[in-house]
Amino acid sequence: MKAKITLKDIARELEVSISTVSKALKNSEEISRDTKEKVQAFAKLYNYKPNNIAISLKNKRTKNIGVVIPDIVHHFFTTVIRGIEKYANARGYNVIVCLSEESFDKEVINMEMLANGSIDGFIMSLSSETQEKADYNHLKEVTEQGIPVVLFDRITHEVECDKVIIDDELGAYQATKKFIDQGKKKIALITTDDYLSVSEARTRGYRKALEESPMGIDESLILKLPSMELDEAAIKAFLNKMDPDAVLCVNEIFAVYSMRLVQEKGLRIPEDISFIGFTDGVLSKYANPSLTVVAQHGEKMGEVSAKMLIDKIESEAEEETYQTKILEPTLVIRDSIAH
Amino acid sequence: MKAKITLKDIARELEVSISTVSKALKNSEEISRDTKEKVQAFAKLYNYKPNNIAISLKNKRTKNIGVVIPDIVHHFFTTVIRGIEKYANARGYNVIVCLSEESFDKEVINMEMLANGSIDGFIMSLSSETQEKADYNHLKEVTEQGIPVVLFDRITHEVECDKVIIDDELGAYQATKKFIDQGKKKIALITTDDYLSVSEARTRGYRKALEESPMGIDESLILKLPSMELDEAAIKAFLNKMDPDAVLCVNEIFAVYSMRLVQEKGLRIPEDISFIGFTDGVLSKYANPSLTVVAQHGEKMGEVSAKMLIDKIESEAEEETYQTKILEPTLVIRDSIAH
DNA sequence: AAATATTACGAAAACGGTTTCGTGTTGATA
DNA sequence: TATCAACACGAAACCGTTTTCGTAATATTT
Repeated sequence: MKAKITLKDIARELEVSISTVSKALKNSEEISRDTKEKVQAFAKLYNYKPNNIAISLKNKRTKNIGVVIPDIVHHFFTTVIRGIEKYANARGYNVIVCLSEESFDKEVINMEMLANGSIDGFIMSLSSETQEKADYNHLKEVTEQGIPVVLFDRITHEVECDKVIIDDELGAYQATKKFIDQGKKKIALITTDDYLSVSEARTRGYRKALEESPMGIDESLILKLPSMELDEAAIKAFLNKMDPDAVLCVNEIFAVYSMRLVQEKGLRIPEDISFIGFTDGVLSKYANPSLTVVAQHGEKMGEVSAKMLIDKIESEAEEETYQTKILEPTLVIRDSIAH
Repeated sequence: MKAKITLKDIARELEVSISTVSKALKNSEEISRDTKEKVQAFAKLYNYKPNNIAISLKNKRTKNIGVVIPDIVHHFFTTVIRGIEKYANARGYNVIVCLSEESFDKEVINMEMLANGSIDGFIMSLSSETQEKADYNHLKEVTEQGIPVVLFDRITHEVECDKVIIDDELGAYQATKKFIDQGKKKIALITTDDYLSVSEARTRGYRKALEESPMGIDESLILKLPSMELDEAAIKAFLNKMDPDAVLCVNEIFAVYSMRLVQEKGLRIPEDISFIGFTDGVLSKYANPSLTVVAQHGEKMGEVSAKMLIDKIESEAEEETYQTKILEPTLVIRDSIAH
């Protein structure tokens, strides 16, 4: 086992000072040709690499960014992480991933852990519990310390920071409009409680489209589940009772499960009933029939978030100006609707 | 913006030395009641938290572990990360995730970045390119430096370190056996090239089960794709030509896609043809029909890997003893086979 | 009262780098 | 030959902690 070599080791071996070694390795003008060559050769031979921690301490820059998300076993978050990772890596940053598991406490603990010097900035999406409690003090504390934060997808307007969202309202509006244009008459929505910012926006888009149509809104066609957890019984009862001819779901799983239910009843998709979901995940693509979805472009979102964060980290300026980037969703047409 | 407070700041304000502050905060016996109370009160008031980087430099312990995996948009890896994250977090460690994207070079670069002090140990699964080239020098260098490494799932025996795998051979064996017991006569295998250690093991299990049966092996019933990428045309041609009555696939996607193909031809699942896949992901559960799979227990694997790594990190002993943990897969029976 | 023990604190080194500033040596200039 | 600039390098501070060791000032013992 050969331990890592340090500047001090090189200095001792070559009988020069640590400063000389440091400068020689940076090709400083101050150091003579001879010495530089000697030092660099020695360093290469023993595979010298500067210690990141020491550099971090000196520069007060870690080149790490903290990503705090509710869940990782979820296609959307997964694609966002990939976007963040790719972009951050290209700019020399590493990504520390922490999971809040939808818990407020875990979110707080994770942020506190990372905020003590481990990272240069945060990218995060709020846990449902945080959104429910509407307690954002942990975020405010971090921003007050001057640590940049970018919120994505599940955001709040109570914290001043950069934000990246997709236009969920527009996505739902377009999807609902699609149903209306196809002559659907009983357009249902399966969503969750409004404290989840995304569900709230999607519900708004659904309402807007129907309000603009001659049909108007039938509240009984809206099913609000308490969380993103699949509640099979509730969906089954709802579909049986309401018998819609089109269903918009706030995620893939609600949609795919609903499709199975109506298929078992002998309905044909999309002739008798059509479906549109949110999130362009692996499920939608391989479902039978394949599911039309509002794609959220998670990878793009991750990239944009990472770019905003790193730009802020590396900007000298003390500008206190924050932006909110709104990404446009796209409807990915598949076999669960007529086309 | 109130910046973080340091020991030095507290010392200056309270007109004591830095050492005294440090000791007072640790409740050292050396410091008087009075002073301790004063210091602790002040620290609490200004929300003092020690700087992680400084502590890391001092202790030569970062409390970070590096996870290098080929891909994150992949249910199995995602569950492993979750297992790692949960366990590591409970023991006070953070997880730095790096993606190799199946590229040898990226794997090397990521490891080098992290190996310079950023982490206390690695958990990784090899990229396909690495397995193809069979070049493991980057791993050997790291272990030679005394940095502990745990390999999981996609491993190599050429590197001395701890390993965690599931018994892929056993999983495939059991699945194939199941088909045989159900009286299937043309049992096909859709797999990938043998350089992927998991595919190789699964193919071995398939062969073993058939060799033990009166049927024996029919090489033309084995389709070897070049990678895990879904090659629709190849699978279609294969299924049309061979017309099997049971198919074992090395992943979910091959299986789900194959099921669609045969359904379109009018075959009934599982009566005419049965399917078993690998990886208990979201696809299997919601596919139509739902897919029987060999579950790999990714989360468990992550947990076990993290435990092995952290135990090694924290063990004083310089033992050079490595273990390989073999997890047992389980067959999750769903509607793609008779039951 | 002298010797010793205890208390309560500070100085300084260490972790591994970067960077500013000072200085001895050399060669060129006046 | 005295003066000065250029060259090449080293000393030391600094980043924020922890920890060892030394030491005044008290308290206790003989």
